[in-house]
Amino acid sequence: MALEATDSIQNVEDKWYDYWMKNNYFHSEVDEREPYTIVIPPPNVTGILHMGHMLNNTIQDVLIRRARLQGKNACWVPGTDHASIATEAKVVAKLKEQGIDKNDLTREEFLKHAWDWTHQYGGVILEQLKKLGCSCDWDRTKFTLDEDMSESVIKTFVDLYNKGLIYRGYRMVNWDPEAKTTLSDEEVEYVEQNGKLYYINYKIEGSEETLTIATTRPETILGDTAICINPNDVRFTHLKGRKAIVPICNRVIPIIEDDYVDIEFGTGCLKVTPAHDINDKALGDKHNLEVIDIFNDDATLNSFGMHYQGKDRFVVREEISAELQKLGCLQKTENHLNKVGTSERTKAVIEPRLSDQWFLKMEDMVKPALKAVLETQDIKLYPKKIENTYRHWLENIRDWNVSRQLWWGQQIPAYFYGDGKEDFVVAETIEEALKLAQEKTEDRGLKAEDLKQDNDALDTWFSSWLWPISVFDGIRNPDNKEINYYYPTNDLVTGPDIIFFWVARMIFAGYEFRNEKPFNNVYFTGIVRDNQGRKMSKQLGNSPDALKLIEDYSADAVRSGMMLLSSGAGNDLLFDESKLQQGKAFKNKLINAYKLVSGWEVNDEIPQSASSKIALEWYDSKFQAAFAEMEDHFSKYRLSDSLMTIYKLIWDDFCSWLLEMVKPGYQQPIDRRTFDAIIEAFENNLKVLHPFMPFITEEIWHQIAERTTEEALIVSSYPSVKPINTEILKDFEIASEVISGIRTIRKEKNISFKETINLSVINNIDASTSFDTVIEKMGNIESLKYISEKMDGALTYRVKSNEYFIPMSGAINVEEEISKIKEELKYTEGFLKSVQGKLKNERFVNNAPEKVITMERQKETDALAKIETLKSSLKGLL
RNA sequence: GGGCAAUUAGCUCAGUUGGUUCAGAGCAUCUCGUUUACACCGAGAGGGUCGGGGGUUCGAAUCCCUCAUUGCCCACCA
Repeated sequence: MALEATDSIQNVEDKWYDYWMKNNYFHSEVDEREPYTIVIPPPNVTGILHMGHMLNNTIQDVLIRRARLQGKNACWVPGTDHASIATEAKVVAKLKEQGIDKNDLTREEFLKHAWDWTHQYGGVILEQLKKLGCSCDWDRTKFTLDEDMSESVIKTFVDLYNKGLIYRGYRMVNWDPEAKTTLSDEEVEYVEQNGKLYYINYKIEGSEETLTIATTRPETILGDTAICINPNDVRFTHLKGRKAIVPICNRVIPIIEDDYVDIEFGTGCLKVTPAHDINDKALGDKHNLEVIDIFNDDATLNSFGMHYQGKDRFVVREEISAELQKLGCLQKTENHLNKVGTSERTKAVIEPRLSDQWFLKMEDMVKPALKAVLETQDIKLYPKKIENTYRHWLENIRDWNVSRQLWWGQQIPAYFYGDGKEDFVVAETIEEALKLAQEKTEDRGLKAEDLKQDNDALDTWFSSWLWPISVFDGIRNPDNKEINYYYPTNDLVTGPDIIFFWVARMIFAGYEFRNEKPFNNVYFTGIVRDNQGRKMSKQLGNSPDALKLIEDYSADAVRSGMMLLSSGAGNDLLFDESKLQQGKAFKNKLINAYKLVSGWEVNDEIPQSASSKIALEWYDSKFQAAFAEMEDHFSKYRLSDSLMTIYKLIWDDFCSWLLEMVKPGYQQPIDRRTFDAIIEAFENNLKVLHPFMPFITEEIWHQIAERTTEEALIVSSYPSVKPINTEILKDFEIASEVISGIRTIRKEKNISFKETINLSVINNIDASTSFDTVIEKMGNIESLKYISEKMDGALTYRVKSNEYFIPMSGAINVEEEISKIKEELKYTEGFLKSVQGKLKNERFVNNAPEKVITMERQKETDALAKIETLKSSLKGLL
């Protein structure tokens, strides 16, 4: 039963996915084979498949399927991430729609809603990956909030705390007033915004003099606790030791001196608000200033905001500026472009805020991570240039704020038993915590009810940094056979946007908890953009529906189209649907090639023709050469080049040349030997193409022959490597040029292919005759003759300095022939001149390597021979 | 403000240590062709002073300097 190009894509693809699943090919168990492991970058549990996922996961599947064909024990661990802040925000929004306020719920009630949501939408994205053909080991599917995963997270927290690496600190953190949580530095995005610079006059106590201070945030003056000047600034010398009065609240604040202040910038003096600016905090600490926090946790003003209490900071900014104006304290405002920190998730403007948070010390953790990437190259990053970014971040890293004021995540295992700063213990369970607390307080009467667990949850990345270890239970059972076998994993495929969030931290965790790297190679994909180079976004509406594309073009076409589109690692991909069309056309080409071959009638009696024999020998070497090239591309993670090599091999060499060369005449049978060899070649093509286009290759594989489940393509093996006969490749080069020459003449002279012609050749270069039968067949040559004298009344062309003649009765336009030859002659003479110029140059001959000079001499000889040929042809015509 | 990278055909990109992979590929364009797998096709063709300028060298897309443009990352200048 032949496969039609019009067969339902979905049917065929679903059929084979089911077949693979049913036969458990994706599943991996520890065995003697070499492991090849990839852990998926876990997508957000409530996410849906987008173009970035398609690219990313196609790459991973290509790598995994290739490893499987190479005979390795391929294991691709799938899973999802609880994505604390994003998911919690979604749940809060949904509850709000239902008229429920998160603040009215208990932690348990809220978590129930969150779990309901997760169960409803969770894993949809994994189902979508199946449509794409991803051969993940679904039995190993993990979720970062699975019980065992959470246990691992808690265990590492306690471990790090006990090692003194985790501490609790009252620090300036990034506060997201919308999500009402802190964020790590990496979660803050600086966005350019047009704002204003407000020049505000502060009165000097006991005088009529004023000081002008510039600020972008006038509302914070209510939290001012000092004015700072540079001690070397002569303009302000007279103010040393004086005090200033904050407008509106009339607070009297000291004028302090610090050379932190840039004399050149702004007005040369600075207001100090230790509660709301990281630098001011440092100044405040240094000069022992009061700290006045004027905000509530939703960034409305608190009681320090006086009559602005309860109003939002941006509303206050407008109103306070008006009030200052009225009071005559606002000297002027200027437009000012600055970068404002915003929350990566909620887009809310970040408020620097002082609070108690948990931090992880980074200083020692970065050391092995730097060494592994930059010194020993134990871990390789692709593209290499990203190492600069990696180095810079690691060398300037600050401690990691791991606590979040969220409920959706692992609750911090710290238990408080009193109000003092140190009145807490850290333990995996409340029982242990109780014991520790009793020891610490020497109070045996302390009860479990007296302990109150920290309300905060851990940063999502504090669980995903363990991913390559925890999916194999390597934290709880550090010596289990799975972790020992699968870890370190081989390749990680991810986006450059999470190099700090995730990739670097996994490296920290690897060395910290297993004393070993988590992976050997990291392949950074680019960003998928539209064909104008814009990011995909909802607003622009330029983000195609990934599943719709699979429906329209087939997964094979989408996969191969995307892979053809992408260039090397790290480069952005400009998505264009026409590329999917190309993928679809390629798939169709393959189907049609099989249709041709499967339609041949095989005859065991007839002998193999000479042309088929040599054609097959040639393809053997051609295939091997392409295979080697493809493998070389893979070794450099140049997947698109690898696919392009296969594309050209199949389309040009296999279909356009080989199949045409061995194709039997109309309604003629084909000999057994040739047919079998063609099938074998076809099978090898399918093998190397399988990682890119798994469905259609498996389909054809099974159409070629009945196969047992052990013989499925997905679990077959890569073609064996055979030596390449470079001689035959060269001979074919010439033969194909000879054939091209015939085609050109046929076209120029309007000679139909059906019409046979005669070809005579003066074999000046002593070219191999092994492809003569092929030339005859492909050129529809009646007879191919070797001659030594020029032929009159014939069309001619040359390949190198061989001369070819096609006799034409009366159809020769001598003028045309002459001008053609003259042109060729002119070019060749010019070429010769430049070569001889080089050879005459003594400095070239003395300095250039022997090899280069020999080549130049060869060029000279060839050119001279060709000129000779051309001149004598010309003489014959004149 | 600092750092990194890029600039090669209409588009997307290859081009490893300077010289036979040196000016290439795919797509797009143009011409011709319904030959018994495929018009989602076949056969052919055109198209680039390798961003500008300077330098090193016998020789530069490749090395150096400089300018221009673009992109990315980082940074607390009020």
